[in-house]
Amino acid sequence: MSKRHISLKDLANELKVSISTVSRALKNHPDISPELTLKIQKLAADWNYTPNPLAMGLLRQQTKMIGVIVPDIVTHFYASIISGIEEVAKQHGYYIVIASSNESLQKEIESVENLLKSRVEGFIVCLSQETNKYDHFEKLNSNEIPLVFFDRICESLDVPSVVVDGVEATKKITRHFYENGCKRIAYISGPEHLNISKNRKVGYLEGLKECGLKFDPQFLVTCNLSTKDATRATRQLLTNKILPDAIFGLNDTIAFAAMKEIKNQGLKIPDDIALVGFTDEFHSTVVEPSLTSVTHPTFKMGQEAANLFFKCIRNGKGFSEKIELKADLIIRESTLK
Amino acid sequence: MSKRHISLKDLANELKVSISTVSRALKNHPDISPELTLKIQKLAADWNYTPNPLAMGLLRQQTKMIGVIVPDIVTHFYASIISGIEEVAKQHGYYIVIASSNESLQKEIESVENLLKSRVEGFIVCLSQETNKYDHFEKLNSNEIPLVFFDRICESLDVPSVVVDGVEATKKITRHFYENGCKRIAYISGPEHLNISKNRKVGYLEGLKECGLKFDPQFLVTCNLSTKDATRATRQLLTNKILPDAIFGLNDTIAFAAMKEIKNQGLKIPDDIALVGFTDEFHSTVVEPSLTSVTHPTFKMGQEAANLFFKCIRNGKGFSEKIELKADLIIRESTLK
DNA sequence: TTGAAAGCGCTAACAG
DNA sequence: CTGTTAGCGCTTTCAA
Repeated sequence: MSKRHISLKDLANELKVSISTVSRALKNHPDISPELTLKIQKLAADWNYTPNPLAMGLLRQQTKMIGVIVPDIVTHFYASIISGIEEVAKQHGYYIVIASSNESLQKEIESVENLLKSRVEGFIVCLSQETNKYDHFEKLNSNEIPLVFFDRICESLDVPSVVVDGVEATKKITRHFYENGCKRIAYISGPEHLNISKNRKVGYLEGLKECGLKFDPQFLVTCNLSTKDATRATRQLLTNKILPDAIFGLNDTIAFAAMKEIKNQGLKIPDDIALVGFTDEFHSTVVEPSLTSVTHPTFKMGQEAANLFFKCIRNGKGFSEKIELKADLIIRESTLK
Repeated sequence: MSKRHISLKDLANELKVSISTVSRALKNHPDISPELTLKIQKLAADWNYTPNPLAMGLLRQQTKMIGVIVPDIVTHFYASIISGIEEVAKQHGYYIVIASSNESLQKEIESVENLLKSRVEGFIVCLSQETNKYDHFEKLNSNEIPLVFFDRICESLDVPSVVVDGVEATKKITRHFYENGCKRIAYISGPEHLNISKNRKVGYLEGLKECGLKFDPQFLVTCNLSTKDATRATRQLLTNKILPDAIFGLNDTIAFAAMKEIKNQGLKIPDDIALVGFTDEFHSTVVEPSLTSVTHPTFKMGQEAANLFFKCIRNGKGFSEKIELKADLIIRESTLK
């Protein structure tokens, strides 16, 4: 197929020196005479020599590949995180191999297996929504294979992670609603075992308390993270005897599904119901009304996750730094009554 | 770091046979006695042996990596295509390494260089909007390195490609506008050297002719593919002495920027101006009014591109199949006067 | 039926 | 200052 790449041997043959001499010259080893070094480096440059990463990898037993497992790849949220990871990885001369769990535990487990076969050096992972057992990650951990979680993390495992401060952010949301005159604040949450669901619920409850509002169970509904189920959950809220006057959704999918459903029912945002999402910048501004939301620092999250990964490689066993990023509440039309 | 993987040598030592025997047994070579074969395979399974891809790669000189270069990675359009590529690649035991050109020719060239250094076996590429010279791709081609283009292709290079039938799709749009009573149909195009700009312009002009409308140059504006410039282009259309009563935008970015700007100017969609985009499913439905659009078969496009890639590897030099996918016009609120 | 040896591209310890 | 050699994990002649 492609024309063979130049090897050290090619250079050595051409210059009638040994391979090791060439190897040394190319890394400016002091043992080699300046003239020879120069001559070799010139030829290497002319012939466009680049070291064969396969050979290096075999020698050092490292593939320079990081396995990245995300619930899906086509959402802006993950795409943006991935691009943050990618940027840092590239700086370190690493590649990322992306696998999508499709929100399925089974596929997540398979992805770990497959990536392991490919000899990735470690993993950066956001759990699937189904993931409620962690054997596949515990195995990595006990084999000292670097593992970093982001966003949806496994709390029972002491590994590095990057998350957003969901408690604080959700408190802010609740207060913001309250300050805009909302009294019946509803929350559409996700699967209960996920840290993001739990944290945001805590913030929701604390926020209510701070505002002197009583928690009403009928204003807390949960759904899995599909558009369909989010629509169902919204509908459920809207069939309450007492309608909520504010809703916030756990993530993009939920927020936009809720928006559509509220409109479908002929209700006005924000006049009838104010709406807040946990989303990214882009989507929040393109919808109408534009969506007040906690915008995730997605790109940064990806960068930090990758940074943790490399720290993990350097520091080895037991490293488990946790990073919590602040998320800003950006106020747009959907809450301005 | 991670616990060493099992090698053939480990198995051989354990069973007191030679490495080559183990190697043969694992691939059911008839030379090895059935009993030995079974014994070896059992141990391999027990010890969870998996061949080292680095070693195989070095031996066969293949990395099983495909370089994928896209203008950006966070757009749903590309993310979806990438996931189509990924699916097919995985079936063939290949990985994809994604590089983003960020719409910059310079970065595109660098990406080719870097991926080449990583010894990717070939490329699947969507040109950056700046790309108007093709040396970096011609070099690949003349070195017989597999190369496939999708969406934005290089027409002067005879390599396989997947595109959407832009002429046909744009004709449909124009006719659809006309049938809905629009007479002053405007088109916001992209950089003139891109095939997608050119094709869609052809369809636009032909469509006008078929409808018996005269082409008015003031209704054709171009922009680079940034939101900012798309906004400027829209504004330009809206300051014409004669306002258009229909606009279509080359792609997502343009369509949504146009939508925002039209609304900003206090004009109603579709009553004052009907709007159509070339976009994907998701975005078109989330905005208000929902956007009539030509929806790209993105996932399919990715799959086809990857299929072409593997055909290219099999067939070698000279293979240059071109695939043209049909895109459907999906009618939504933004054109229903 | 099995083993020994060479080689893929590279580095590094050891000799000269 | 430079060359020789062994070895990373694997396949594949060639020998036995």
